[in-house]
Amino acid sequence: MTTTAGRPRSFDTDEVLDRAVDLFWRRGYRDTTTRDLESALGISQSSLYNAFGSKQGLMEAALDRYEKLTEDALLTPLETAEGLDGISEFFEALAAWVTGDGRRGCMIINLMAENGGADDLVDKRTRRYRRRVRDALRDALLRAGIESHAEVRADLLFGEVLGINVVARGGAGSSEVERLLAAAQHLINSWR
Amino acid sequence: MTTTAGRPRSFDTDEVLDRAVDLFWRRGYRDTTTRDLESALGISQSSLYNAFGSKQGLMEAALDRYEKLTEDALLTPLETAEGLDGISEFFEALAAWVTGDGRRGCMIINLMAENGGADDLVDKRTRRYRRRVRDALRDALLRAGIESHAEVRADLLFGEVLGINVVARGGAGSSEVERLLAAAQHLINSWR
DNA sequence: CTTTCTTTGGAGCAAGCGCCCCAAAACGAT
DNA sequence: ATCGTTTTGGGGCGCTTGCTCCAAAGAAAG
Repeated sequence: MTTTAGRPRSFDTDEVLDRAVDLFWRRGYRDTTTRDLESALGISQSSLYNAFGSKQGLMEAALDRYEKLTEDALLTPLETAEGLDGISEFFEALAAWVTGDGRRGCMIINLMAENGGADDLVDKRTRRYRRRVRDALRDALLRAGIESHAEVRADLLFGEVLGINVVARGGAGSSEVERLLAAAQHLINSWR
Repeated sequence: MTTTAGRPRSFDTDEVLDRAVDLFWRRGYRDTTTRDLESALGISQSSLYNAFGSKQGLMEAALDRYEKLTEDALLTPLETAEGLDGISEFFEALAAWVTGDGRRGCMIINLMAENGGADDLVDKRTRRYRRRVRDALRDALLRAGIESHAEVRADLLFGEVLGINVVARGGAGSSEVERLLAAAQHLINSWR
């Protein structure tokens, strides 16, 4: 195990990835050019390609980072939620998540829609993410004492999650998002 | 009123538009190049630009055509449906609509997601379409005798419509679409 | 200091993009 | 047959794309 020599990096990888997440989130993958990244990340294309290999490689790294962000803000709270209140709060957090800043929806779901099944790797990652959210909803229902038709109700809630995302992505302003949020809350309350 | 002279078109506009709809539907707007259109529509780019002005112009014309298609297949049945059965049938027809052929979701909703609020014209058209679907759901509920919380329930159903679309677009195969379909049916049945 | 290794900036490449130009073609009108 | 008008095909233009090449720079190891 020898220490390697060479010129050190002039940037912090995580900071750069945060900015990449921000750009991919708002503009999508295809519409974000390597020149856009160059100026937004503050590093040259040389450094970008040296560090991440390709635009796709950078996107995957950004996706990892995004998943951790969404894990802390949305998934973990949902997976540890007790009662229907926890699920209700998840939807509130979700609505805030997809409308904050210049954001438009969830980066992963946007990516899934943009990809349209073209890239296998994106396909697998988004599929895994979908399953995780759906299962978390089902488990939260079970923990809340909802045992009849828990699977179907989880699918129902999951559909609303996707609906909220696509409406946020479509850019209808937050009013349509709040309508769907209220509808989801109404549904949850009807199960009390 | 004089009759115009000149060389006649060698193609039928509606046939060409049908093929354009098919391409834009499957591949999206951005990923469909004018060369793709040239070979798929069977006409040269010259004819394409002469007839439709631009790629965007062709897309708008294709959008008009698509709206008529979806009107006949989905909207009109929904707008004239009686009872909850009609709404249930709408969802079945929707699920078939977004998974048929090599299709992936609804062309308009895909376009909305792809656009992400960038183009104002697409924004307006998709907003109008969303409202129409949502209002049709509400009216159908009222016609079915569901008068309490009709608005909220329409939003709920509309969220499921969007969810079904985005899952179909994501390309999870038809199994996930059918899960969401079953969930929507379950919801509707719970209102009987 | 010299060597060794990596990173950095800048220029640039091949390919693809939407779109345009223009001569030839194909019709109706005269 | 000749004109006026529109469509058609082919070539090509200017631009952007993701990506690469390479000399210079910067730090650790000897």
